[in-house]
Amino acid sequence: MVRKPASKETARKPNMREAILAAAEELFATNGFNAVSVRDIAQAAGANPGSVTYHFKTKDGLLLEIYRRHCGPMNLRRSELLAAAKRVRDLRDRLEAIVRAYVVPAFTSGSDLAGGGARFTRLRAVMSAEGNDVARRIIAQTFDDTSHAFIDAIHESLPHIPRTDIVWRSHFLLGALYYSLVTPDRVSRLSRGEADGSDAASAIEQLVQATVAAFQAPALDQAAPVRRRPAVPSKA
Amino acid sequence: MVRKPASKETARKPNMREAILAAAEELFATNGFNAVSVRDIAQAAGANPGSVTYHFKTKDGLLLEIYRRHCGPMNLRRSELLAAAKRVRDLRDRLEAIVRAYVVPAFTSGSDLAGGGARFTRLRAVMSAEGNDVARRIIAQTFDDTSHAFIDAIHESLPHIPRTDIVWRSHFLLGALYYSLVTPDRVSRLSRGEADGSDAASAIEQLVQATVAAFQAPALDQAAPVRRRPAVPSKA
DNA sequence: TGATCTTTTGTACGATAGTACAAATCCCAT
DNA sequence: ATGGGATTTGTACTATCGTACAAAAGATCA
Repeated sequence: MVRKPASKETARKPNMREAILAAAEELFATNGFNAVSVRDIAQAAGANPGSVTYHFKTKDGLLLEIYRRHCGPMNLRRSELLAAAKRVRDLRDRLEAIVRAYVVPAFTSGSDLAGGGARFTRLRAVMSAEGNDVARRIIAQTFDDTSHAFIDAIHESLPHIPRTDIVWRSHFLLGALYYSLVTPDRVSRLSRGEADGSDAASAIEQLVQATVAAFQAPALDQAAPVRRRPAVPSKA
Repeated sequence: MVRKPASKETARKPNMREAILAAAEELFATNGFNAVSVRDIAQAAGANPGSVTYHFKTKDGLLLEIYRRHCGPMNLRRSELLAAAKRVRDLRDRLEAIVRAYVVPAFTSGSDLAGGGARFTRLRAVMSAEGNDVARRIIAQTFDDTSHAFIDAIHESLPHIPRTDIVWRSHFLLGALYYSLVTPDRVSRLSRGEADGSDAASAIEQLVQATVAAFQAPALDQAAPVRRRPAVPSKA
């Protein structure tokens, strides 16, 4: 029952289980679920393929455990930040704080795990794109509560915007967030090297700034009738 | 050389090749590249597995052909709409027209192919998330030009915003666009049925409205120094 | 030290993957 | 109608997949 000294962090494989989890997380997040084989994961972790089966039974079980590892801490941190944000007096500042509370834990570590939450968030993005069943189940039962809490909080600081619009815009926020983690190189490329898409701090600030403005946009109902539809040629 | 009468559209399989392309597009877009087997595609198209090899040589070749089919028409349509948008006098209207020119072809058909461009855009989103190599190559050489054209156009109608910020925000736009096509059900769910995430018209209007506001947000450089950083508890 | 439990290794099995290829079939111009 | 290219079918091959399982190795405590 006594833990070994854990030496430093230099210990190569203090825990094979953790090594496998980390390797799987990285590989899944960059290549998707189906493109990565159990053997790939084992090799990246310096483990034996059979060892993966021993610790996680199935490949799905491995993915499930990755989610279990992160969901709790990340949502906890989000709750803390959200609670703090709701106490901000100024309405504009509060909105920004809420958005930040949503975004920051997704980029930085939502837990004590090395590599930070960015990798896990990217993994979620990829699983979502692939329509992964395990992920879908977990998301619906774990993240929807959090999402509702944020949507409600945002709605409170923007009472004149219909909830429907808030939902759409928060959906866009998550999409933008995901995509920033999936292909950060595209930002670097399109900015011709002037911006670094992999810089979390920049991504966060840009995302928060843009999103706050998006939330503050006038509601669709009241905006539409006033403005004329901009010219769009009929399609062939 | 004479085309057959094509009867109506009721002709079951006027062209096996097209049927395979359509089936592959649908399956790839919903399940990702690796999760779908050539046999799955053949079955969905009512074809023989060998027929896929005959028409497209390899699975990669099939994906490549899907891209070839859509990229041209979609980018052409975007160019047309962008050109029209640039002629809009009012600056705010012009920005909206530009954004619309970017968004609309991604949702509606960018070509004469059935099912519309939404399916292809969703496919691009999924391939991007999976880090698919074939897709990566095509995107870099086909879509970057278009993206630059849009970024430049937007920059012209928002000269006071640094190009870097425009790049980030257009990146967010694409992420939001992708995500809306990947998991439209999430919108329906979070809005408790009040919104229909799969309704292209709603998605477009919401996305355009939100994005225009995001582009119009003050630049980061000038915004940051004025505002205090909202309270964010130090992390554990 | 020796017994017992945990973890790792090595290997094997059935299923399915992508692709190749020959035979069968279809289609149209002659 | 018929010859010949285009297409479709059926099948087979090899590689790799996820997973199971027995044996080896390591750890723990009386």
